[in-house]
Parts: sequence; C-alpha cells; structure tokens
Amino acid sequence: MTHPFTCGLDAVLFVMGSKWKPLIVYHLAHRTLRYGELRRSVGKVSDKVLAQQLKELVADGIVARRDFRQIPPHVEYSLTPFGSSLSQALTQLCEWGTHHAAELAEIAERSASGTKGEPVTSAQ
Amino acid sequence: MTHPFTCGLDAVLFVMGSKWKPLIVYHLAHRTLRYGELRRSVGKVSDKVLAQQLKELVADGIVARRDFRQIPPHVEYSLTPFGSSLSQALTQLCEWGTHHAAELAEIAERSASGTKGEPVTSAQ
DNA sequence: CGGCATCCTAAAAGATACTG
DNA sequence: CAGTATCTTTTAGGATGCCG
Repeated sequence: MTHPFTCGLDAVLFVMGSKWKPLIVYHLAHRTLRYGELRRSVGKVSDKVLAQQLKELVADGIVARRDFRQIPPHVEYSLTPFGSSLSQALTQLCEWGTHHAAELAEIAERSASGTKGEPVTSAQ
Repeated sequence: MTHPFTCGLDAVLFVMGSKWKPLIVYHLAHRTLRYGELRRSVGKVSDKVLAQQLKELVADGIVARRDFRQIPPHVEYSLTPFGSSLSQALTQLCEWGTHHAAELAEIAERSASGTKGEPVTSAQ
C-alpha cells in the first residue's frame, strides 16, 4: 500500500491534482507573494479555494508560509526547496503549452462549442 | 477571448486536466494498445470514464484511434505526433515524481490520516 | 470486444458573509 | 488583510446494463 502510485506521474498528480495548484506553484516560482498578490496573480479563484489549496501545499512541504503576525495581517508565501524542484519539473510542460498555445486554443474553442450539446463524435 | 490561458500551464491543464489522461498518455507512450489492454494498464478505471477521456484525447488530436471494424471489435490506440511531444513534456514531471516517490508517499499517508478531521469515509 | 446510455455519489470549486 | 464558515453549484468519476 501506500504508494499506490503506478508511476511517477500519479505521484505528482497526488499533490498537484487540483485546478489551481499548478498555477499557484507557477506564480510562486517567480517570487514570494503575499496572499492578496497571489490571489490576483492566479486569476479568478475564490478565497476559500485558494486558502484551502495553499494550506494543502504548505502541509505537503511545497509551499512555505510566513506570517508576520501583524495587524493588519501580512502573510507571505514562497516555494520550499522541494516546491522549487517541482516547479522546475513543470517547466518543460509549461513550455510545451506555450509552444503549442495556438493548437491548444483551437482545441479549446472546438470543445467549447460542442462539449455538451453535441458530443464530439469523432466519426473519424 | 478564448485562450484565457495565463500561461502555458493552464493550456496544458486544459487538455490534461483530468484524473486519467496523463496516465493514458503515459501508457500509450510505450506502445500502441488495444482498448482492453489500455484499461488494464491504467488500472482501476471504469469503461465510461476511459472511453470518454479517450474520445476527448482523440478529439484533441493527442491520441489516434484505429478501428479494424471487425467482429469481435478490435480497436487500437496510439499517440499522434502531437501526443507524443506532449508525452515527452511529461517526462520531466514523471521523473520528478519517481525521484521523490518516497516523500510523496509520506505526504499521501499524512494527508490520508489527518487532513480534515477524519478521512474520507469511503469504504471503497 | 469495445463501446455508449443512464443513473448515482463524492469531491471540487465557487459565492457570500463574517471575523481576528 | 488574510483568512474561516457555510451553503450551493458543478464536475468528475464510477456501477451497471445494453448493443453492434
């Protein structure tokens, strides 16, 4: 048991398998950010979700949280060395996405127009 | 509009952002597989989910489907060149996961035992 | 054998309101 | 400012059964 991981990939997915985590790591890879900055960077994410995923990332040793214990609050997030190595492993994937952004955008549009109403029925 | 991609990463997540797709791509990276082989390789995945994700991957130009049009059916899946390049971009991440499998397994155990208050009561 | 249709559950995500 | 609590919505995933 317990690493039910069939390959390194689902091991990764275990810690990164949620909508915003890769983005969080990506943004923190550039620099340390305060909570509010991070929220704005990541985009349209709610406090609940961001705080929750952040907490998990901290628990998983990927993100470090530094609380200045002030009023008003001041909390900074950054990557741990472990998280940093992860962010580097993401680089290749990120570059692939950037490189194929055009194709991916087309794909996105295509599935956006026919996802529910019409299954993609690739008659092939 | 429509590539609301803030970086290459969510572009990738758009096509790979589901539980089994990375694994499917991973297994097909080794060799062409028949539907049944793939299902067994991937692990505990239902037909509905596998077929669905496979269809999306085909629609997205990542996986190629070859139907021999026979009875009994014989269908083979393989990566397209596009999918192949994606699988290579996943390599680094996969290696990271493999390399850190031990830490990740610990993390998995920890979150399994004490994440919220009590574990996911999934008797499974 | 390789699916697809239906139904169902669990988990993720989101909106909103409120607090130290 | 940085969250937490609560509720609702959305989505993914799974079990089963049928059909070509």
